[in-house]
Amino acid sequence: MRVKKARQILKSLADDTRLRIINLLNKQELNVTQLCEILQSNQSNLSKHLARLRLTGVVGDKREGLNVYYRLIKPKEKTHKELLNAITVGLAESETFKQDLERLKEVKNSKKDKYKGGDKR
Amino acid sequence: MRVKKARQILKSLADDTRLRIINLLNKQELNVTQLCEILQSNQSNLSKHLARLRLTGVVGDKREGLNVYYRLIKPKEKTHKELLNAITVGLAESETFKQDLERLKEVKNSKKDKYKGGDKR
DNA sequence: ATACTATATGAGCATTTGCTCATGTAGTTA
DNA sequence: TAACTACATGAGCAAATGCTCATATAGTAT
Repeated sequence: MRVKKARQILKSLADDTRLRIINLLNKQELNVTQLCEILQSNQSNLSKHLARLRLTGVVGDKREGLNVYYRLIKPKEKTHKELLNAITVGLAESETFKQDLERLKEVKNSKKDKYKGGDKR
Repeated sequence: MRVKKARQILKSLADDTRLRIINLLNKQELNVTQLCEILQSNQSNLSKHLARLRLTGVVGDKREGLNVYYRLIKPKEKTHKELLNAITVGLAESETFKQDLERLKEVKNSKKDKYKGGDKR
């Protein structure tokens, strides 16, 4: 892990909203609208957080029709991998972040995409 | 690891100067003056960085006469431990941070405390 | 006591960060 | 084509951050 990179990754992780995003993406990939519903935040805000995570290589995205799905990127470097692993495991144990995972289930069950392709996975 | 705590720790780690401090303290405890020499920064700046690391429980301090020695605190929680371990190992592999360790050696060899107790370790 | 050294902390400032509101862009449906 | 949905991004602002300079505090030596 190069150093500048290390600090950038750490900074991109050191925010509540982005930690919550990572916690969710650790379970499955999600699009911006779904994240908005789960995190009860607005699209602009989350888009910017996602952009930041994308720039530091923590998440990747792929467009499918209107939706852009974000996912955690599997780190190649051992250090980066251990760092991310420590964080995701640590978060999963916390109450607030468990609640987000509950909301993730709800959103998955209730929500249908209106456009071509229907409900993703 | 509680969540608020997690973010605070991450924020306290997400800074170049503080990463360099952690890299050094990972080798041995050091006082502020020594850190100033190694990092070529001023006392006020480093004191504040150290205060921040102390508040988040990443480092501990003990006064010995005029000097205050800082050390890394051994994390009790598994997650916190893995996080810190990933970081310290990652840093040690980087060129910039290796240079700091070189300077640490120099300072250790050249420097004598002027006051009671003499050179610490 | 005074003078000195090591560290902590307040004030001020420029930069960064996180948010909201508004607008721009990409893709879909009709 | 126009209308619509999903997402990205610029502008503006308040708060946090990191730095420097100056001052305060704690301990030592005389």
